[in-house]
Amino acid sequence: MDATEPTNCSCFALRKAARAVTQMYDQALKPSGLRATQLPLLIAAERAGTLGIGELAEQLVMDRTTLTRNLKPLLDRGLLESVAGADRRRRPIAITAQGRAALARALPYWREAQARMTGSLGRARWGRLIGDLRDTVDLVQKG
Amino acid sequence: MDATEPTNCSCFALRKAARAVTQMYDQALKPSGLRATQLPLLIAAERAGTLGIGELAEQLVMDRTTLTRNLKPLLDRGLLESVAGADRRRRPIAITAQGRAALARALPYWREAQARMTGSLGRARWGRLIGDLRDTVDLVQKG
DNA sequence: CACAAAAGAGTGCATATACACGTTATTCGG
DNA sequence: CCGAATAACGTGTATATGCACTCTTTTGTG
Repeated sequence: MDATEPTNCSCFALRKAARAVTQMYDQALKPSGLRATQLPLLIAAERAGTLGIGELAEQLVMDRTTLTRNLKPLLDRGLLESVAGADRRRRPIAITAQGRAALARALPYWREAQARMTGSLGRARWGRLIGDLRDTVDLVQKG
Repeated sequence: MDATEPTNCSCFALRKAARAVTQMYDQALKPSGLRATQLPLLIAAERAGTLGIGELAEQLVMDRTTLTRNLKPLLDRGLLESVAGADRRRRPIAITAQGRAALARALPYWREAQARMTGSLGRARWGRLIGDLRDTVDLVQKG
């Protein structure tokens, strides 16, 4: 594996895999009416309680403005809501009852897709991959 | 590492890493005027000679229509061209002299980004990650 | 040859991504 | 207290992604 060969671009390999896996998850999640990209937003909103857009974006390793647009469909559908606080600059995001229900309905389909991933790669290799991806994010963020 | 825990979603982990790495590559490639997503298109066009949109898309593990849109900025800038053949349904894509020149100018910056990746992870772990990503694509594609 | 079937590719729509820039609200120094 | 600096967020623009649909051209069949 020659790392100096342009056809072995790490960025392209990551994006390619992300495309393929996203399509598989989207297919599995289809009956739930949610996309693979939306599940993490609901989950993060549920866990975080009320977090500002910026803080939420940092957690998700996502540009703040990207998160704003990605939240829109979920806000429009009433799965998330923008709550008001003391500091009126902030627009904390909270999950709604509808959001919790949609998330609960989607989870079985998500488990199906996730099981297909772990089953295909094998649990050990899957864990290794996830660990390598996490380290990649950490290292790239640092410098 | 609990694979049934929704916060450990493979799809999210992949997309998150793709975001972080793409930003790093885009930053490094900035002086070249090319994006991290455009380099693979130029490289594929150079290697493939004249390939139809569909065939090119299959090689890149990318939706045919996505490729059409991604090609547009490069066609507009004259780095790629759409050549005519016998079968007028096909719109084969070829790299131009300008495209080769732009690619050549960008490669040093790409090598810099790629070196940062391999350096951060270490060569062994980098090779392991790339291999795991390739296998992931293959397995997800199969079914 | 005429015509239906199939192949190749583009477009409309919706979402995903992020940089540059603008807006509003809070904080802080004098 | 007032104005400058800062913080938090949205918007304009451009590209990235893919599904459903449409269009054009070729192929295959009688």
